[in-house]
Parts: sequence; C-alpha cells; structure tokens
Amino acid sequence: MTVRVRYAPSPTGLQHIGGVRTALFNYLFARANGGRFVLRIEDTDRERYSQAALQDIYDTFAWLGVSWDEGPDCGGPYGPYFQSQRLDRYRRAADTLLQEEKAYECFCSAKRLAGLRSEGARDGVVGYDRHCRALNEQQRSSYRAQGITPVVRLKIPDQGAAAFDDMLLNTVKRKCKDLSPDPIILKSDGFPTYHLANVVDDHEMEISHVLRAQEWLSSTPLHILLYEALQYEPPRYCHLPFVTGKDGQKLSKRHGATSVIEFRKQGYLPEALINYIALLGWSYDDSREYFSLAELEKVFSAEKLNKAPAVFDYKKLEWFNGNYIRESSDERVLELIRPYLQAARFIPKDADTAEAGVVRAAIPLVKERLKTLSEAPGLLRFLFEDVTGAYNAEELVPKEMDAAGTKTILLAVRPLIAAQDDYDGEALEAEFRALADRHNTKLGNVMMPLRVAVTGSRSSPPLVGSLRLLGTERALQRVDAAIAKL
RNA sequence: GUCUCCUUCGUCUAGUGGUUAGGACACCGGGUUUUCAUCCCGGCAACAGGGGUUCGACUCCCCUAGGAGAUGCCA
Repeated sequence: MTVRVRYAPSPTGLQHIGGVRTALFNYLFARANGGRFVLRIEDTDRERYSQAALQDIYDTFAWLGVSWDEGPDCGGPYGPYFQSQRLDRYRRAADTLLQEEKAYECFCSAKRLAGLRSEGARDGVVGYDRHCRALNEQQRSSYRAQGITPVVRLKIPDQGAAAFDDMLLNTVKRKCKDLSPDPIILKSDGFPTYHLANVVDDHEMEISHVLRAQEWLSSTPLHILLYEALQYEPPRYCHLPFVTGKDGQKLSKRHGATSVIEFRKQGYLPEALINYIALLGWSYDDSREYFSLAELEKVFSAEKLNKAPAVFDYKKLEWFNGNYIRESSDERVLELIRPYLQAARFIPKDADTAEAGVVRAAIPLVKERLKTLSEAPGLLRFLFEDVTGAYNAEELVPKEMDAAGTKTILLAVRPLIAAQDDYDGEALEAEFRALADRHNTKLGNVMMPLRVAVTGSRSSPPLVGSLRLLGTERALQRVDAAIAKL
C-alpha cells in the first residue's frame, strides 16, 4: 500500500510546537516509507480564519526545511487543498447521509443549545438532546419558512460500538451511547465541521495513515461511524501523545515560547528545533539522539513512538542549539547573528562594512559561548558601545586586591597595550604574565581589572582577542576611564 | 459529572520475563583555562502504590492513586 499522510492545520494561529511535531512525524513517516506528504489547509472556521496564520504555515515549514509533495501552494492530483474550496464535496456527502436517513437537519437556535448546555452542566448530562431528530417534514418546512437554515447532525446509534485499531494504542473501542449525541457535521453556513471534512478529504485524498494529536482520540469513534455511514474505508490511525509544559498541561503561552516563529526570533536554529522536537515522543535507540533532518528521514519509525506525554524542556533545546551553533561555520554564524546586531544598531543594514569586518573576526571568540543567536549583541556590545558606564569601581577590583593595587596594575598595563599594533596573542599574554610576576600577583588579578575596563563586564570573550578587535585607541581610552574611577 | 488515554531518575528516554535498570539534558563536584563558555572526568537520581500470574517481574493481568484529554455551528 502506498503511504499517503497529511498535515492538516487550520490557519487560525501561529504554528506551535505541538502542531509542528505532528507535521514532522507525518513528514518523516512519509519519507521513511517512500510515501507522499500532503498539506491540507482546514479553513472551515471562517470566524477565526487568518491570512497571517496561513502565511505563517508556509514560512514556518520553509524555515524548518520540511516540504510537502502536495499542497495548496504546489498543487497535486488530489486538489484543491483548501477545504474552503471543497464545499461541494462535503455538501454532497451530507446530502447522501440525509437521504439515507443517517443524518438529519436540526433547527435549534444557539440560544436553545446554550440553555441545554448549562442545564446539562447542572444535572451532569452532556450533549444535544436530539430534539430535531423527531421532526417531520412539515415541521422542517415550517422552520425553513421562518428563514432558519438548519445544520446537519449525524445520527449516532444508541446501540453498538465503534472500534478501530490505533498504531500506538492498539484496539480502541467505544460504545455509541458514550459518544456525544448527534454531532453537527455541516454548519448552517454551509461549511463542514472538522469531523465531516477530515473524513471526506482523507478518503478522497486517499490518505493511508493519520498521525494526529491525542486530543482527537475521543472523536475518532465518531469518524469511524462517519466512514461506515459513507461506506468508506477508514485510514490507519496513530494518536500521538501531547507535548506539555512543566506542569503537565498542554503547552501554552505561560510555559514560554510556543510558536516556531518565536523560537526563530530568539535565535534558535531550525536543525536544533527539528532535532529536539523529533525526540519528543520518539526515540531511536538507547544512546543516539543527534540527528539531522535527512538522517531522521531515513531512520524514523512509528514503532519507536512513545505513548506517554512529553514535557517540553527548554533547557535541552538550548543545549541542542548551542551545539548546532558551535558546529556551524564562522561564515554561517556571521550570517545568522547579523540581523541581531543590526536590530541592536551595532552594524548598519549594508552587508559589507567595517563593522561587519569586526564582527566576522569576532565569531571565533563568541561562537562557543552562544546558546541562542539573540545573545550575540550582549557578548559583542563592548565593540560597539562605550561600556565605561556599565560597571562601577568595585567590579574593577579583584577579590584579593584593593582599589589602590588595582589602579597600580592598570597603570602598569597601559603601556603594554599602547605598544601593541599587531596584537600577537601569545606575546601579549606573556607580557601580562610577566607583569603579574613583577607585581607579585596572579595573572587573573591583571586580567580581571582590564577585562572589566575594556568590556564592561566580569565575563567576556577572551581578553586578548577582544583587545585586538577593539583597537589600541579605544582600549586605552577605556583603561584611562577605569583608572579615573579608582 | 461522564467517557477516554497515560504512569522508568527533576526532564526526554532505552528496556518487550532473568540487566550492578543504560544514555542524554539539568543539577552538584573536580580538571583544563585570563573571566564566562567550550572541552574532559566524576557524582546525585527512577521502575506511582497494592494485589495476582510465574522458579523469576520494570516488563503480562487486575485494582487503586495521580496526571492529562474530550464532552462546541473550534480545529
């Protein structure tokens, strides 16, 4: 059987970690099994539809490097891939069900339904009371004459059960009486609900496997009933566990960033996100966890999926990100951090400027210190801004020294720097060492005051390299400013 | 309330009847180092609880507890 899977997002918000993981697993499943990956836009909710959200779907996956074989942007033999352009098919399916009396029209007002819900909440009874199921043709005409457009509800049998075989959960069986009574499948605006639309489309698009989040598990029996009523063959289902925050609840804003675009803005690399997300509910073996997308496409297997929910660990993502930054070429890191430095107004928008040259030279100094790209401006600030106001005199003074001693050291360091022009790293360091010896102190007690003076912070990129990037003139100014503070 | 799913270190997980229960992140300690970071070494730390089945259970079954999800003219 040809594997055909789909990712079916609804363009109502930004692509978030959970959705992207579902998409990734579908994509990997298709790739690993020589199948096709389809993007289908489920834009049946006109209230929440957003053009920006649609664009975000395209942007997110382009950035991640995940592409589909068929979709609204690239076409394919099973189009259209916007559900809003497939309304006739849903209508036809609903009409068939109506004709065969497997569904019925319902004229209940939103108000009546809301009343039902609040009564239900009080009495512990939930769901529609099937009021319109008993309507006769005369009553229906009368409602229609009043200008009420009906919705279509599926008749859930009160006997029997719906069962399916989940790839992860094995046999799942639900009694019909435990299903929500007679759910709406076609709304009064002529649009289908998710239930009808996904069944019709998965069938027509010949989707073989549906990997989706476990939040759908409880409505899958309903979908099975729909497949039976429509006399379609259902696909193979695989309900993926949730991605949660630290508190075990569905990942949401209060846990931190959730949309991919936010991670992107914060300076995460796509390969880090892909690698980390792939490991949320999936594993390869007992030791390997470092994978490129291309490698995942080869080794992904649904048998290794986990059925327990996974907590999203921001720290581990950071660790992956730091690794991928370190593994990147200096040239790439330069390109990656450029926008951040531009946003900080450290370098102009033009690509090749003197400032860009300095940044290029700084990459080796900062690369292994970056967990996210957005940390770059902080590490390099001293190269672009005067930092003499960023610290106070106490920070200049090492623990085992006093202000006077520190001043002496800085005064002694000054001519060493003044004499530099090529900044031979080893030579300068040797001179600092000699100076420390002469003053009967540790190298650190020479370096720390100088570091604070030059970079404005007790932690910085390697000092000698930083001095070289700063240049003699500015370095001396800062040493003088530090001396003045003491 | 009802229905359902889930349960191995703090976190992600390996494990499919016999293991000193392995790895990674985090954390702690040590080393390298001019700070920070990288890197290296080491440490802490788990089978939710109770019953079975079995010569033997983390692994199979049942119950309990805890967590989560669904219960929309949203997906």
